Amino acid sequence: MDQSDATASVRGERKAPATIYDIARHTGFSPSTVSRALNKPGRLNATTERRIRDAAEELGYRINPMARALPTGKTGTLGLVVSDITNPVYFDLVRGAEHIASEADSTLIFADSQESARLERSIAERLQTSVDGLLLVGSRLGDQDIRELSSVKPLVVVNRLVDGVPAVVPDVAPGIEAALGALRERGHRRIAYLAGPEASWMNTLRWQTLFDLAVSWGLSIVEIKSTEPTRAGGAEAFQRIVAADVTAVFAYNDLIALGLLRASRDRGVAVPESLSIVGFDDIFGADLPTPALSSIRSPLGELGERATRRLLTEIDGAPAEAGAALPTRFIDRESIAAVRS
Amino acid sequence: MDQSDATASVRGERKAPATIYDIARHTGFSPSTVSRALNKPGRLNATTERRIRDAAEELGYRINPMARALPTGKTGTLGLVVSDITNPVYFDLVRGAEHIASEADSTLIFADSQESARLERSIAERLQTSVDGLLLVGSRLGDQDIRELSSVKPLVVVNRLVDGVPAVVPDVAPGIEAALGALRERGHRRIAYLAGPEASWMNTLRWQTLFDLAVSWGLSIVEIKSTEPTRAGGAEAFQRIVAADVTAVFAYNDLIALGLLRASRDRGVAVPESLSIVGFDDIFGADLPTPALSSIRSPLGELGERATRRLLTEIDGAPAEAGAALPTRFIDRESIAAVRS
DNA sequence: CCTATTCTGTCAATCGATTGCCAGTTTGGC
DNA sequence: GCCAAACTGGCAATCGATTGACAGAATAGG
Repeated sequence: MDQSDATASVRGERKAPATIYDIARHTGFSPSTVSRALNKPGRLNATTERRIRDAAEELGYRINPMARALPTGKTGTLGLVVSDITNPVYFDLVRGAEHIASEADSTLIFADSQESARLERSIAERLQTSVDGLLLVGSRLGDQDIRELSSVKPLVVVNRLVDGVPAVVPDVAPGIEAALGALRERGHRRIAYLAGPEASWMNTLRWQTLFDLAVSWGLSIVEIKSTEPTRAGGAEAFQRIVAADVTAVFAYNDLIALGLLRASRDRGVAVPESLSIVGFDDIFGADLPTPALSSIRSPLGELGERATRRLLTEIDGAPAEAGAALPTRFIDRESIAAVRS
Repeated sequence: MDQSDATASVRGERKAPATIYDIARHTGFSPSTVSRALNKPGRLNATTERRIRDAAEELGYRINPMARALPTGKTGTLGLVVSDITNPVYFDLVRGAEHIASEADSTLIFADSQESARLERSIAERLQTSVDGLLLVGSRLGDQDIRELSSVKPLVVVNRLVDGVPAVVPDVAPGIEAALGALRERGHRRIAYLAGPEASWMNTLRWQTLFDLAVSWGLSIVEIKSTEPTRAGGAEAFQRIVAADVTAVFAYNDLIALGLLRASRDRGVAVPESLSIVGFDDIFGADLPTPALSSIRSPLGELGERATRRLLTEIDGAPAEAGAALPTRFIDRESIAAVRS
């Protein structure tokens, strides 16, 4: 129900917020002095500063970020563009980014490109006019597009590498190695990779890493396409998985893995007895189904923190300091098992 | 790994974005004419307008929202404050809000109060200086706080009712009635409500509605406290639920329900055979466990759309038009069953 | 052909803050 | 005591856009 109390609606009589001019008038100092009292501690006589600060407090003064942005060129705002806000993967990443941003007194603006490169580009462009820098997570854009955006304002890409653009990516090898090792120990020899979007850099990184490792271990491996990186996409791929005659499958992400898991159960293929499944990201809910999904987890929170910190230094024009690697980890739950003899 | 290509870093040589002054110089018209050409179609000679628009295009002109905000007082931005960004409930709501906002050419700023009223208030205040209006979802603030915020700038609350403040809430009755009806049919007579945060208005609405209905149907019902509205909180409440000797429980939200479901399974209490569980919100993942969780779903997407539209009209100072009710719906999956004789 | 409109484009003030430069006042060193 | 250095605070320009008022030009009506 849509409720609104017509009687008491406060609309109309909102009083304009206090400005430094109000404080100036109120204290008898000039606006520039007020500005200094508020932003350059120590620049003025201590008593003056005190008086002005008190007046500001009293008048409920809040700085107008827009007005400040004009002369300084700094908006105190960071933009975060993700491909799909509906994907639980981004939880921790967002949290991490938020955390660092608020530490630095910046606000985070959030946008969703709905898995569309065209939309992503236009959103990023619009956002760029109002932020100090941009975080692009799992971008579907071409390298050239990203480089162009990066030439306009500071930008950091996450889960992606682009020549000449600052980036933060996890090290996928440890997690993949652990998972593939667990599978090999349990007798698996024929493995499939259920792929994600072709435009996803992370998809090809995962596939490539898995492929190289499997080959070097003498395992056979195939890539199987999926229609979309969602539960529906995973379910849809079920038939192609069984047709491929493999005993284990890595899915590009947990959403796909979850869809496949469910489809398998529904069609009478036992997981993990007849088919082992490993996802990526260890999203919220991965541990919910029976069997609980085994997954390769990225340190998303740290990724978000790291990327944001990187963006902040980029904005300050400071040199980037390399950080330690951010390794992925294999969370082994119940969706893998030994091959039946 | 933290990657950055030192060689190609574009930093430093970013060229300043084009302004209306650049366009003015480039076309020989005055800045005010440029402004009019871009914002008041028809106000100028068609040829002039064309020439200016072309030049703008050519120079890659993007309006500076900060600069515009100063004289107009409109930032073209809406703020959305949720209590916990990590709660999947907000997905659809955010999507809905985003959808309407982008239709209206506004950007959505997103903030998270981490379930803390203090933080929520300070975040809201900070945000208010840079947005045209605020959306408060599931606010933990007191009525008075909300009214004060509302007196500064347009504000709409979602999932909450506050005297004198525009609000959008779903109608919880239909879903609760359907769920309780299903339970009654299956022989349940002793029901528990596993409560959410006391500061949550929606919590008391759900409890109250459930309570009244149960009483009027002659069912016995108890409220059981939980420590926090998360899976951990639900698990933690398990013992108190069994001690209460009920055959069915409604949980304040799906997170709690999921936690309880898991705890029950782990401690050997069969769901739904020995205990029926109903959640609220039907979040992502509710259908994942075995048994899949039955849940009462709010039309969150529409809620978000409605609230955003309402905020937009509030900003324009237009009168609010009442909309149709937004009924909840009972999604019956596998977590309820008949009482064992 | 003359006046009354309607068009077009420019001027200049304004939004709220920041900041380089300057001048008057203190303070300090010797 | 005298001069230099350090403090304090104000002036005025600036950031990029918007907009009311106005003037000259074009058009219309009779």
